[in-house]
Amino acid sequence: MTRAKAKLPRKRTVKKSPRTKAEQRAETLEQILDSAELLFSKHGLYGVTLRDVALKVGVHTSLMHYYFEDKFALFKAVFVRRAEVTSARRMKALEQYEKDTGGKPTVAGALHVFLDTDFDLYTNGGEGWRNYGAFGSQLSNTPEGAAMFDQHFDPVVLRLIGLLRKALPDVPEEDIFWGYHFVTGSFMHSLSRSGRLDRLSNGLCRSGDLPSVKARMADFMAAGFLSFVGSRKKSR
Amino acid sequence: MTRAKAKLPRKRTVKKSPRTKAEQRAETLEQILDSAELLFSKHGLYGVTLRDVALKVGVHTSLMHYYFEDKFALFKAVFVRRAEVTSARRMKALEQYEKDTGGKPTVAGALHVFLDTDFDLYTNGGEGWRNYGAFGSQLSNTPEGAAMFDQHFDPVVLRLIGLLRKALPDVPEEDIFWGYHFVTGSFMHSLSRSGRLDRLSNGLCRSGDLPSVKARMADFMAAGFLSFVGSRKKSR
DNA sequence: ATTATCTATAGATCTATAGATAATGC
DNA sequence: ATTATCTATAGATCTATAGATAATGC
Repeated sequence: MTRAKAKLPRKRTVKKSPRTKAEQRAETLEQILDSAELLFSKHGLYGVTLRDVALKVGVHTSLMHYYFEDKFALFKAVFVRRAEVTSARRMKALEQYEKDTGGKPTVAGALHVFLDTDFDLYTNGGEGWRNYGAFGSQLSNTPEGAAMFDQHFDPVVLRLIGLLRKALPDVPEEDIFWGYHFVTGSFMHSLSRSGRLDRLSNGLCRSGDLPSVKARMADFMAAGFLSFVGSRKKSR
Repeated sequence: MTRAKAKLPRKRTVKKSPRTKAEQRAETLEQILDSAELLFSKHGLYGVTLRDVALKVGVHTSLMHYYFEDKFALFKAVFVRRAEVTSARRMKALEQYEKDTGGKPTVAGALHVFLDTDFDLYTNGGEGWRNYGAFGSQLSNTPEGAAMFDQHFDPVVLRLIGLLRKALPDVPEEDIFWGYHFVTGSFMHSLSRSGRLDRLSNGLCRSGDLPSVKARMADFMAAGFLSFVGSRKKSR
């Protein structure tokens, strides 16, 4: 909620090392994306100004316009950069799992692959990935943010859905989708590391503790999916 | 993501009816809160200007400052107005449930009370409540937004946690908190009505269809909680 | 020569305040 | 008399562009 405050401008690490222009371009671009990612993850699209980003990188504001058409283009670039990485990783893991289980996937197995693969990435990928998780979690709960997910994440998600349907042949398709809806809500909330659980549990749990989430989430959700079997239309 | 666009200024419904000043004040305040709620729910705190709100209400911008100290005060007022209502309703429902079950709550029972009470409110409470749901869902995935929940929602949530602990005496307390973490993530995501599920499922499910969520969520999550029994430390 | 970065600045908002006016209340 | 609302405006950003300068590349 606090607006991004203009921090002391970090002097750029002007490497005098022999950098080719392509390298320099790539480095600067990455620095801009990293800084923007961090700031957007805390304050959202409108809570960050291009000046904030430039100041954080240590360059002039106008350079933002040299690399990006406008602010929203920068925002999208932040989104896309890692979306492609996680998406590809998960897709590969699901394909491998499908091969390994030879047409006999289980609910828990598919969910473990889908979730744990990403939890590992967000846990071990460094600060950038953690920022991206918080960044994405905000998007997932807004109409226009969620729309950005479609293009990059639908294919993997539908792949997961396919496995779940195979594992739950008697469960109506709607239920599978609703189950996924629950999963993604919990998953995104976990990536937000909002800090609320820390206070609520009086320090017993920390919302940023992704390994603890990973240890519980897939099986928890699997049990939810399995409860769909047969027991539909139980009115309360 | 699109910034709130300045819409054609709606002419105020200047009731010539005998309004007392207190009534007039209350009406204007409510109109301001309603408009702000809608706009904030779509664009977030920084995506909305006081001018946007004033224009929507049909009054001059400076009136915003007459009623509210600054923009953030307005934002908080939007949050608090309905937080108190839902919180009190849920608390009452949980107390009643506790009485009815005389110290023998069930996981599914407690979750049904906790979730369904609110789903009914958000379903039948009119447009204002739906906007508020979207508004709150954005907050829940940001550190500073989530902090706003503590004061108003901790008491009810801890009451639910108490019931769950009673229903699951052998489950470690951490697991109960993590389970709640999953529940609230899914719940908030549902209130966001992000539209993503609609496209993902190719129209089979609609993310704004709260009755369908209500019909599934409590039992789904209850199964998840029950899977904690005994089976902890199953390493994958 | 081309590309990366900076200087300078225009134009558009946005927030917030001071002070005027219009409407209700005793 | 008090309260609700408006007019006018200052001051602070913010975005975006034009044009200069500095550094690499052939």
